[in-house]
Amino acid sequence: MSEERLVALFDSLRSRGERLTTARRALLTALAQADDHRTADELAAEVKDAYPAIHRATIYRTLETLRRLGVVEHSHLGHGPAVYHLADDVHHHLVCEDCGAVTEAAPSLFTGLENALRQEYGFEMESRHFAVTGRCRACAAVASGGASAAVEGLSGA
Amino acid sequence: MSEERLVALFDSLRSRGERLTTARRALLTALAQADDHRTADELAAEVKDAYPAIHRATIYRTLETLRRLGVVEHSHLGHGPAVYHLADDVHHHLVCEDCGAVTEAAPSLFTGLENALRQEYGFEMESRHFAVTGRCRACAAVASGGASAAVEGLSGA
DNA sequence: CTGGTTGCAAAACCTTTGCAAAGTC
DNA sequence: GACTTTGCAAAGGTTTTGCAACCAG
Repeated sequence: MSEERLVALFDSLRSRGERLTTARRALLTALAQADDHRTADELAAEVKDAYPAIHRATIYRTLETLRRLGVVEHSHLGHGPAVYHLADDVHHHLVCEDCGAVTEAAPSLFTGLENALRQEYGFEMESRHFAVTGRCRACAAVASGGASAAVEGLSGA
Repeated sequence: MSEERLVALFDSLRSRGERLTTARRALLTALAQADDHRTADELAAEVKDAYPAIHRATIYRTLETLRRLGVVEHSHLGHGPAVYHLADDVHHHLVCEDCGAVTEAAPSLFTGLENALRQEYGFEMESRHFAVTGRCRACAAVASGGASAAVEGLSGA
């Protein structure tokens, strides 16, 4: 599966006259093998197994190039480093601010908001770039049950 | 601007047995005067006028303390530094990734998504921390118009 | 007085950049 | 061979931390 996906990616770049360098091949391979997202640091470590010479700076520069080419995207899950994934892997992230758990959310849930923002403000929402923060089911239960009155906070002070 | 708002904030902290240090007073004053968000750096600069001794490290530590006390919040409006505001200052922002323009959005537009995430995942979305990135009307028009037609060619995979 | 806070400096952290060497087509 | 990309090192920007002096209550 990932083999064909990779070949398709390589062909796509080649057909656009883009160079297929070692770093690009290695990064795309690592990203295709990863089922979820990877930080630049994690990618550097994984790539280093096969190609020890590839430098962190190259990781960043190559990821940026691949982003410009529309092949790779990155998102911010909160504090900490950005995470990268192939652009065809479309999903949203729900990040719990209490326990850090990351849930993947279906894009369809966001279309209503996207349409509303487009209609109201002409704003084209790039909703996947930043994660949606909040509290996961478990932490929300703890918060509403115990000391901090999270529910009150929603109505403001 | 609102003297009363500040006094109420100070009283709130005092009544909880929290110390009212110079740094906290200065930061709360600066945040109350600011109509919108401030980065830690901007706050450091503004506070420095009245209290030149206050150090950047203190800015960060104090903001974190005030956050834990429920008085201050921060969010990430894009790449770059976080922005801080008083916790009772509730607003949604649409941030254009191309020109950096910030548009305020009606909170009611988000309730649909909030309900959907709660129902689907039990996830309590912190909509106040939800900086929506994308493209404003003007930049969206330019992008679809022609200049960056290359971006459209990302029919990846 | 006493414990929480601050100032300072230094580091941690993630990411970017200048330049020469290397690689790709 | 021409041009892009990489490796290296060093810096960039933001935020955190150890420790001693300091201050509010």
